[in-house]
Amino acid sequence: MPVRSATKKSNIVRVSPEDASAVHGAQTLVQKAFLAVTNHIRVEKLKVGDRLPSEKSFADMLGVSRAVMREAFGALSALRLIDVGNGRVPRVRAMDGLALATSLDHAVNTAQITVLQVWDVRRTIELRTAVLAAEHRTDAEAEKIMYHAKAMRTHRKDFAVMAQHDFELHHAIAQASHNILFAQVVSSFSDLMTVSLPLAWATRNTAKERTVVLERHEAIAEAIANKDPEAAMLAMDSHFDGSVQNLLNAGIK
Amino acid sequence: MPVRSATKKSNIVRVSPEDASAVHGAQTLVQKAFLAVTNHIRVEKLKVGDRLPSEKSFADMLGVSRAVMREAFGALSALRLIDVGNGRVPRVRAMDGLALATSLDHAVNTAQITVLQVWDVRRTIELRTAVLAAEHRTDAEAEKIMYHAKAMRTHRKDFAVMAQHDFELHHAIAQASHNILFAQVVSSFSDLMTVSLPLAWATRNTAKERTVVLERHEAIAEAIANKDPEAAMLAMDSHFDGSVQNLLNAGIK
DNA sequence: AGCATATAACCTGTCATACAGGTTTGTATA
DNA sequence: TATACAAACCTGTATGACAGGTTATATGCT
Repeated sequence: MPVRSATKKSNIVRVSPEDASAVHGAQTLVQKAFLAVTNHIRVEKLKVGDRLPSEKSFADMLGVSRAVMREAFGALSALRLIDVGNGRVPRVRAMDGLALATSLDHAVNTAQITVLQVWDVRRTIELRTAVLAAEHRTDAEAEKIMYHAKAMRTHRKDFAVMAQHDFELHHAIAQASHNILFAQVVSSFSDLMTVSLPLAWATRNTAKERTVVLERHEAIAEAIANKDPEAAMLAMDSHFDGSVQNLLNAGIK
Repeated sequence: MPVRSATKKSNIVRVSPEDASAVHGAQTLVQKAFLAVTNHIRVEKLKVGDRLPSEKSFADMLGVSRAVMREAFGALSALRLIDVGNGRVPRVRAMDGLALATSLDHAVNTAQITVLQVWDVRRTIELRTAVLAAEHRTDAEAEKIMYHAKAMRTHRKDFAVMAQHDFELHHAIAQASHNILFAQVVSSFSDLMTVSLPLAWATRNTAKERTVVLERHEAIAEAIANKDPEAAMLAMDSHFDGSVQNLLNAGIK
């Protein structure tokens, strides 16, 4: 659905794999409708929560059937650009990590990328979010991060609860970066974490090994509380060293 | 469309903004159909290019109308998970950066994030791809990178051509990282580059300023050719320092 | 047997119509 | 002013029909 719009197809060629619609010919009406909506959002300078015209209104304006418009809205919704629901007016949606999460999940399932490759990207991102959090966190954010780190230790006998705090710790750090793009990217890893975390945890056979994991999380929180970007980065890096090792031990590629 | 599937809704709660369908109730048939397709891909262990059942087949199997299935396929296509087209059988698609690019474009247009924030994420990613390229590049890849860097200088009087090589240089570096997720993420920045590159370039008023830009690109290529990860990272960092400054000079936030 | 062509089967894209059911807005009343 | 109800609006689903492109199979020729 997302296609290269005519207005953007300057002599600068996009450096991604060839676009299927370019290879196979004209844009479908659905694709055109999709662009009409995104153009509307841009031209009207709409913000999150602002109303959009309904399916029917757009269909009338564009001279297409309602079915075409529905499909365009469906695609926009799939990409989380708009929010639609039975009986409700369509609105501009806040970005969330779900589109990227879905892509990642699919890419891993179809053997395009490995979990370890995702983890390399994840490490790259999260080292940076740790640094930014140490530089930009509010006191409340630092406390929240520390709370989740300690809660992991408190609940280490209950994997599900501990894992929840693990998630929330990473998320809180990304939020404390004060760049929501980082936060959404980090959020997009959570599906894969849901699958790999239990496997990795199962490879930590001794209380000592498990304690090291907890200590690493606490060290990250400590560095952020201390506003020490360097320490935060090193602590997060150590955490990922361990995490990747556990994945390898679990046979995850 | 992408929704939390029932099988994944363990007691581990996803740490992203609340899912609209969870707030508003049951999944639509389209959402269910979407998941049926993604499940099919996973269970059958399909790979890129493998055939999928047609709209009609899925509709029959799932007991839904073809219209529902069309919408589900449309959503899957929007996210680049499958490839569909008039007369052709549906197939599993290779990930490309287009879904993420669309998200980024939308987020910037709706003032959710700023171009500078995207550039911070971009810098984070591209410092890492420079390092990986220095470590993992093939000779052919190193030559390609150098070719594009030199071509930028050769064509500095023709902005469009120079910018094309600029794009391709960044893309080639990401490809040389040998982690396609990095490559796709880098690819997803190209739309925003299309818009911001001319603006930034226009702020470089003297031949000297423009030469510095070219030298920075060449320095990156040199470091990668020399298999020097540290130099590659520093060179890319300098490049971004200049790039961000140019954006600021251009009044881009 | 190999190649070219025609045909059949298959597939997506679009439109129109109808109905179900939920949400939001406007109006009337206490 | 607050509440209740009705009207208007909106999405979700189904069905049937037609247009037109792609792919697989059958047939004919060398």
